[in-house]
Amino acid sequence: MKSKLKKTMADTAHQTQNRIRSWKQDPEAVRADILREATSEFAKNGLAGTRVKDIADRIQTSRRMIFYYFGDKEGLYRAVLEEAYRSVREAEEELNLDGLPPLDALVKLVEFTFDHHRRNEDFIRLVMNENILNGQYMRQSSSLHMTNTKVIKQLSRICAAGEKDGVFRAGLSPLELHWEISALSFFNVSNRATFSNIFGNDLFTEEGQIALRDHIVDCVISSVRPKT
Amino acid sequence: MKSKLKKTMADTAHQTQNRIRSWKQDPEAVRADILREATSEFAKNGLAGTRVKDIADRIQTSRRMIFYYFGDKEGLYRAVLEEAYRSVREAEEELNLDGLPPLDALVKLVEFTFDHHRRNEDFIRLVMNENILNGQYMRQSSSLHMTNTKVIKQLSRICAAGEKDGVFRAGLSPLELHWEISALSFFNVSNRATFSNIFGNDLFTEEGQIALRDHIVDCVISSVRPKT
DNA sequence: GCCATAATTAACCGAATGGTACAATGCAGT
DNA sequence: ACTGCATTGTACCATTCGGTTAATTATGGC
Repeated sequence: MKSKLKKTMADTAHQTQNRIRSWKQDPEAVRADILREATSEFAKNGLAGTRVKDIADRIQTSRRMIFYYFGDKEGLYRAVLEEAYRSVREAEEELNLDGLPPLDALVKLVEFTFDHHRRNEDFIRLVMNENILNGQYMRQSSSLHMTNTKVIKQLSRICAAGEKDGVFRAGLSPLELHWEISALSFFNVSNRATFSNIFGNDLFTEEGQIALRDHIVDCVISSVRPKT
Repeated sequence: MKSKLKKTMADTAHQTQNRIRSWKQDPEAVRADILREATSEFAKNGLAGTRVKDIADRIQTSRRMIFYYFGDKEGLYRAVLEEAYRSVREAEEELNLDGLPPLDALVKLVEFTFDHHRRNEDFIRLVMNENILNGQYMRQSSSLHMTNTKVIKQLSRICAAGEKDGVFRAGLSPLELHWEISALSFFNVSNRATFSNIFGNDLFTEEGQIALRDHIVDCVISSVRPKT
């Protein structure tokens, strides 16, 4: 889309956009650049810790443009948050568990969540920051109100099927189960710094992470199996 | 200690100290006041989000005193962090699992950790913030280098005993087990805001929390039992 | 009482920061 | 080429914030 811009070849840098020399109008690219770099900065430093200047400096634009497109720093933060959640939700849509037996589906879901969190540290850090702010900004954002019930629905189906097959215990709470999976996957990224400072880095090497992933799969599976 | 100060009765406010009227020297109380309020502020707003002025305003002292006692903002933050960890470690010392059979010991440990995290939200938030800062300040602090291996040792004993009794599976990793317990207990506090925004508040009511606690005890126990 | 020192106050400072006013420039339609 | 609007550049501003200087007051030892 926006193919009307004739791409000048001197696409100097890593930037996605192609506004060069004196200057060329390319608002969408500017907006996208700002959003991308703002995501990175807010993830790194939090809302209060981020300098608007730093965001502008990293791309070929001025502070002025940031305020032009996003109003103020908080507006930018909200936009970053919305985009981050949107992008994650999009990734989650990709996961297809249809047709899998309950146990396999659950294993796949846990592994997916664990890996996905690991690969998206920026998102985790944004969420950490938003929690420090008591979730006040995501609460303001209407696009985040449509509660992400898809995972819950998936888990409900899995639980029901598993219970019917007798491989899961009865009376499981899909919400609690999701909470449990989230907690283990999230903490792995969010608390790596302090945990490894105190207890060493063993769990965070590549092998450590594989073992940990197996461990939490094991843990979740054990918790849904019928009591012996 | 420091009983030399004659306590004047007009102890006006909530403050622990008793420096009144014009002014009376009571450095230890001032230091303690600063530390207490700084803990609260840093926990609420993070390092970058906290204003030194706000800390000073909440107690009967000036910004100048904060710099006098703690050098700079980061020095204060470090002091807060050290004290917070010290205090938590102290609380952990209270937990006595001696003489309990392995399963009971583990249940008690999990319940203790869950409750303890719940009761110390400020500490959790400090740790969250420190993780956003990649643990750089705790790494600077020598008092946090003495790795808190006590929990690991306890868990090792419990695991060994449980395995010997045949109530635990063989080859458990105490470190992974601790990680698991921490993750579930920590996430419960750290991510309450975002989680309840998206999935509702059910898990965070008093009943919800009790159920959740039972759930994670269950989860941990299931994960250590011999495979069926 | 005197004196060195520790604790506290008051005033001040430079730099950084979020944000804005306004002019200049590109662009699309006619 | 003209016009109207969107976009970008430049310069500026008020305030906030971390931190400091220097004077002032208490305290404890003699």
